[in-house]
Amino acid sequence: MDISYILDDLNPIQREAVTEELPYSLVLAGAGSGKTKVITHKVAWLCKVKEINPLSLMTVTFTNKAAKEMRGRIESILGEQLNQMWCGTFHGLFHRMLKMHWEEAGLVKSFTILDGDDQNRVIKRVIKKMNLDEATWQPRQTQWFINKQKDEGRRIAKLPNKATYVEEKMADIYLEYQKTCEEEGVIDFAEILLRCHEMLTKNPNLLNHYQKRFQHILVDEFQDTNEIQYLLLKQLVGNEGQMTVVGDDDQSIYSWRGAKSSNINRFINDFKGVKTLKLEQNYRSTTNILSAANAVIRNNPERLGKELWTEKEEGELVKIYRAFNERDEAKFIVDIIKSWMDEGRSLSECAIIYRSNAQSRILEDSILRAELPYRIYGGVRFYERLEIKNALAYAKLALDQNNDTAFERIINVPTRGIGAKTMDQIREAAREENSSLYVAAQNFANSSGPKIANSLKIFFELVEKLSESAEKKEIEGFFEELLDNTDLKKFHGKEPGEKGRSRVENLEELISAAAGFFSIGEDADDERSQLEMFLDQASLDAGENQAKENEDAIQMMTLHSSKGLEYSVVFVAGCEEGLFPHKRSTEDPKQLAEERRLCYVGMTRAMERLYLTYAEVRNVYGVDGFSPASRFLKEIPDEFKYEIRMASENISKSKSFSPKIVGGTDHKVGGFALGDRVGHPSFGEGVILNYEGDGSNARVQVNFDQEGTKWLVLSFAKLNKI
DNA sequence: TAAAGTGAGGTTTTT
DNA sequence: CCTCACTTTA
Repeated sequence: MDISYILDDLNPIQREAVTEELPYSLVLAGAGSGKTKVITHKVAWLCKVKEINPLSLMTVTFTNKAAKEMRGRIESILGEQLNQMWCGTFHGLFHRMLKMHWEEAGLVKSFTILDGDDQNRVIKRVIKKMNLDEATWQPRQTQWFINKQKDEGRRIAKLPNKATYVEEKMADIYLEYQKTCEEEGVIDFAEILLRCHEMLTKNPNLLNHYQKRFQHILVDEFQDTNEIQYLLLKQLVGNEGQMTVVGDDDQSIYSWRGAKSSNINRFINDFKGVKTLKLEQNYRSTTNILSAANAVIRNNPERLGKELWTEKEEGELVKIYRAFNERDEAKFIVDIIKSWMDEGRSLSECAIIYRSNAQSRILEDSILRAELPYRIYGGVRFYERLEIKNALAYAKLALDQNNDTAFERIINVPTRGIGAKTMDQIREAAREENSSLYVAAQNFANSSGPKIANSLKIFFELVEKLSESAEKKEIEGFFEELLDNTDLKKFHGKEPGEKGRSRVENLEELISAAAGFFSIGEDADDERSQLEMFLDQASLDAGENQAKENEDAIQMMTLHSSKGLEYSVVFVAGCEEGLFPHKRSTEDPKQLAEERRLCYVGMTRAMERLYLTYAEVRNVYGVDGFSPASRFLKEIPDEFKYEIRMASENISKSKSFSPKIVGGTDHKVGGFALGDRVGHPSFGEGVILNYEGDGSNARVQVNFDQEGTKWLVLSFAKLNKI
């Protein structure tokens, strides 16, 4: 058989990784070194050469995006569509396993998934039920605490030796919360993995079945695995299975969420005879960019040791720009992108990456002003939107009236006169009767006043009607009916301004999302209805790619969400002490090292050009703050970087001045003289009165006819000589 | 009960 | 500065 297509475009080490015969292999793969390629080609190798059935493999990744990409690439290299292949995210795959073995897992058949927001609501309810004060027992912190316990595989919270009262109470809340989840038939994300691990431990036969079935497990981004994920993998591989893990300790940026890059070493110790390979050739970035990134990451202690190299050309220097403030920074970025466009390149090759989501606003503003299309990744995803979650809650309640989480969510949305007081009574009744809220409310309606009884009656009729059509109709028709009958569109539409309109749009979008739904990675004998699968998928995959993807647009995202992606031009904005590295990470060397890895991730996204920008003054929460440039900028040797600044000629002596940029940047500055009449796109016309500063401080004072005198940053204000 | 007004607090994020 | 949760008021 001709298998050359599997190996031909691999370098020797990649080839070795793919064809390795030993049962356990670890591939340490640097940024842009062909990590995904190794996994996909190894799958092809195993299937075509080793003749393993694709369904006997398990391929695990962390994000839906990565999983989708992985599946697509495997299918294209194998030349067949494999809907049932076990290729997906940890949560997706093990949820599938739980759905198939709900009984062994001790779950109800119709169990549903709680996302972070749902979980938060349940915790709030539990705190209230325990008569604790929300101000002291912050739900968010409690949620974090509970998830941490579960991620570590604990049913009972492990408390520090001298645990505080708060911590002890949180442990109690954890138990109570879990009880509530069991009663309501819901499981949170962490529970999916923990429950699966327990199920396999308790059922040796089942474990044995899966150990036999999965002959080879392949894991991407292994440095991001947490305790429970590691335990699950180890359990499934067993003694006979094989495992290939691919990871990069330098890109471990999720330790704050329980990820342990130490799992890499643990893997070597736990499994005997692990073959370790290092992929160090980078195929993405120019030499200068890579050298700069290497120089930064080199400052981290305790690295496994790996140094990327490339055969690519030297390329341009890494550009550093010092802006006056965040507005100037945004303007600079937009101007560079415009000149990139003038070179005939496309917007989708440009990415603006930042440390925190709060930074996106001001950048967005500038881009909007320049009338350029853009797309922001992250933030609130489609299925996490309030209005969408409300609609989905109706659907969940239609399928299962005992879903208290859904009931709580929409009993008064749109408002129907069931306020906090009535709800308290219903909750109380539910507790006494030991029934679901829905049933309690039905009984409550009989004993309450006519007004409440009536609105409850209308509500029950609505749910019953939806429940019927959930059985009869296709999901698209079901959601149409749902929206027609719930008044959700009207309710959300009356929110002021743009917000209301976009909520209605999203609700309408939900219908097309339902129409386009088809399930992947389910077993043929799955008895669940389309609607059930749709709702599960909505919880597991928050709908990142609901928005139009094909449009040529500037890409904006946080450093975290940029991992795994690459762009021709990359801007890392906000490279200031306190913001990046973040002030809450500068004390602890471990956290600082993670910030540095974050910087490494950001820099290595760039293929051709890399800009690192920072602002001398940044307005944070309405207050101007002054921060020095990020220490990471200083860690880049001078030979690889170039600081963009404007030099001025004749600045002090002559009346005419014309600052120019030294060196190879495309940032244009026009020449003006005092007394020139100029036009500005938003301020109108005016006369130049004064100028001050040199270097990047060159500014002009203009007396506008309408707006009065203003100081403008010469290089960024769009001034035209008239 | 619902809408308008006041005050704390505000990394990173996937599932 | 902006968002959210909570309080006051009609």
